[in-house]
Amino acid sequence: MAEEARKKIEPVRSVKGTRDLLPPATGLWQRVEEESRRVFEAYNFREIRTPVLEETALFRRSVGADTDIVTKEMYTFEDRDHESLTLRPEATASVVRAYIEHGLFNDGGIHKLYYMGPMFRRERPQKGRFRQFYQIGAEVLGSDHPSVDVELLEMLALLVERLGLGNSTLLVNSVGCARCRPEYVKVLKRALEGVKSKLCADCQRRAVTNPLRVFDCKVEADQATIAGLPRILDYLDPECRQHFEFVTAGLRDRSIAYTIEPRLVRGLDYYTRTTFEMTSGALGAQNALMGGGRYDGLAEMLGGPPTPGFGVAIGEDRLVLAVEEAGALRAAVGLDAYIAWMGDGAYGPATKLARDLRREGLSVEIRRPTDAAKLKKSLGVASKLSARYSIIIGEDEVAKGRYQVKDMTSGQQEEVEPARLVAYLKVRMGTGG
RNA sequence: GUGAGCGUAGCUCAGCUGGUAGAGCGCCAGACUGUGGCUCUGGACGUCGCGGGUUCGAAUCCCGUCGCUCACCCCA
Repeated sequence: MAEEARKKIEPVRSVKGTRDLLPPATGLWQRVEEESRRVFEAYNFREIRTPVLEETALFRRSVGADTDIVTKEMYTFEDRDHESLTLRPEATASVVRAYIEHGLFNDGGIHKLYYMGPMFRRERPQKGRFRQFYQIGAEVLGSDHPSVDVELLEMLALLVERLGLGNSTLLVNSVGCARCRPEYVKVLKRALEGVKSKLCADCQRRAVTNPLRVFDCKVEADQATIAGLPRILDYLDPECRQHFEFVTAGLRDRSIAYTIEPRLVRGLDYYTRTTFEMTSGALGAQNALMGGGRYDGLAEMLGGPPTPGFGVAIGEDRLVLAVEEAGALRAAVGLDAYIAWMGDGAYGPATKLARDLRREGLSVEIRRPTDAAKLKKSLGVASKLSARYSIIIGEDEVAKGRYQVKDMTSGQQEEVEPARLVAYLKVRMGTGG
């Protein structure tokens, strides 16, 4: 009765667009995160952790009230006290909020912060795009100098190199500032009026609602027309132009390959001047590995003191995808030792050995009793777990005071006294890797 | 939000124009009662996503529904 009833229960599954990351895949994620931390810390970035939940207003004011993210992609709900809360769709706004909230501007100088964690956007999932996705980001607050931009781009180039992603392309552009961009948008709108009839339906719509977006069009037939549109780089004011030239010169100076992409227009309202994106060929339609730019007006938009900023958001899901594709990074695998024991008399010594090895930081597995006839089974388990060594402890070994240590790669076996075992294994672990 | 493709064993998939399911891998056991990876033999495992319809008969055809995937949109 109860059995039959149970069969009908639909198992609960993960929510659409969210996923479980299981071992061994998580090993690769850990490697990517480790490498990121190492590189960031080398550039003197320090970690900041902000809440996943924020007041909705934060994103409306920063990301932009009529961007796609805010109008249709946020997970927003009313809390019990009627406050509107949102699961963060990105983290730059949170970092700047924290910067203001804790008065970090009071100690002068610049702040270099990095973060990693889940973000949420309610989009239709596809390759490299999820409703809960992970970003690794870095932000520099407090300097409007273009050397900041160059340094961060240099850091990203190093990260990409460390991850074995040689085939990435860096695209850079400038979207001007609050003074010169509106001028350009006017010019662009006028130009679009003239050629509107030649463009696809989507572009005709964009020409009115968000002219900069026309540059994202992928319709082949539109490309010639789009190529003929005025470019923002030709409309930058002198300060913005100088800033951009400093950045590109800095990249050349460091031999960092880049392509100027006048069509690169970031989708968030807060960007000013430098914008960039790094793409990877291995990703499908969602090929942006990371993107970012300068946001000199953001702190003010959030009610803080004028504070220039520059940052990047890396799509970790995509980064991991690309790293898998490239195959250059291997996750740490396997087990250092498997303890195959048999016979009641071996139980005590075997568990004690396991404890000692584990206290030394070795990765050790020990399982239920196996009867002496099934040693082969234990070794089979050791093999399946990719153990580097198996330690065989039967009653013979206990009596003799020496355990059998089997190197699972070579098949070689040696007798080792329990007291020497930790040292024996540590020496071999150290050199073997 | 829109479009397309796909849902068959734990996994990857086969199953032609309808005759009530198969392979490989994995798993378990044995060959080999103290030595893994190889080989051989045997074994367990399926509401053919779900609901309805057509039919003597549906994994197969039709409708609906749910899910997944990819693409558009947009972005990381």
